[in-house]
Amino acid sequence: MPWELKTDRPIYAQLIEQIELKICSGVYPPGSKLPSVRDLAREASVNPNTMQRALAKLEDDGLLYTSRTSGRFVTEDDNMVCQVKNKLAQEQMRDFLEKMKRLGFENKEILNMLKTILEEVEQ
Amino acid sequence: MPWELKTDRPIYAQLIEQIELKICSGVYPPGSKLPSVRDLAREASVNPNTMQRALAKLEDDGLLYTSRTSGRFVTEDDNMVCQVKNKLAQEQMRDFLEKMKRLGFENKEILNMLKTILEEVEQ
DNA sequence: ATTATTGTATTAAGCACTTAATACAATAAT
DNA sequence: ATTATTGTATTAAGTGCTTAATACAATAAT
Repeated sequence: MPWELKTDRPIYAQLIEQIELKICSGVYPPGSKLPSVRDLAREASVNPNTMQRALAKLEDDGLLYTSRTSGRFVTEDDNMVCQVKNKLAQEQMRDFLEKMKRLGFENKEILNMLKTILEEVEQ
Repeated sequence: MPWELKTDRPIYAQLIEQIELKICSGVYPPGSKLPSVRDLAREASVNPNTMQRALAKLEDDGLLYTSRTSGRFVTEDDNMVCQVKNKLAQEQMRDFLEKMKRLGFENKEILNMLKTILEEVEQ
C-alpha cells in the first residue's frame, strides 16, 4: 500500500489519515515499532518535518508513543486501535451518506447503487 | 442548506463542490439565474474573489455560463447536469469503498453497517 | 569511550490561499 | 442620460503549509 498524497489538502493531514489506516488495518500492529521519522519521510517522499508533524498528532491522540531514542511504537492497547477503527468507519459512512443525500439520492437508491458496484467488482 | 466551510481544505474547492451539489440537487435548476458574485460571497461569508474563482471553474467546466452584465446562469442542458450528478455519485461511492477496504472491512460488512445506520436514522 | 541512530527544535525561504480595497467595463434599469 | 448592478482584474498584505539546512540531546550499538 503505497503513500498516496494529493495536492488539494495539507500533506500532514493526509499522512495522519494514512498512518491511522495502516495501524487500524494491521500493517503496523499494536506494540510494533515504526520506521524512524527520517525513513518514513523518505518512504513518503516528504520532508522529515512534515512527517514529524503528523506523528506528533498521532502521539497526541494516544495511538503512538515515543521511547526517547529507540523509536516510535504503536500503542499496545488493541482496544484503542479497535475503537479508532470503528470511529473512522462511522465517520466515513456518515460523510458518505450525507453527500449522497445532498446529491439527491434516497437510502434505497444508495444501497442499490453500492450493490451494483460491488457485484461488478467481483466479476 | 447552509454553506459549510472547513479550514482543512481550500475554500474555493469547497465552494465548487457545494455549488455543484446545489445545481445537481435542483436548488439551482437548469437555466436558472444565480445570485451575483457579491451576494453569493456574502451568503457564504467569503471574499468575492474567492467566490469568483469557484464560479470561474464551474463555468470552465460548462456547468455555468455568463451573460456579461445580467448575471450567471446554470446551463440549460439538463442532460449535462444529470451526467455531473452521476459522475459525482460514482466518485463518492468509489472513494468511500476504497477507504472502507483500506480500514479492513469486507463488502458484506460495509453493506450491513450502512443498513444498520439507515435503519437507525429512520426510527 | 566512541559512534550511529533516535526524536526534536529552529530558522529561512518559497508557495498557494485568502482577504481587503479598489478600479474598470458593460448593460439593465431608471 | 444617469444610475445601479453585473462580471472582472489588480495590488498588497497576512497566513499556513512545505521544504531545506542545520543543530542538539539522549541512548542504543560498537
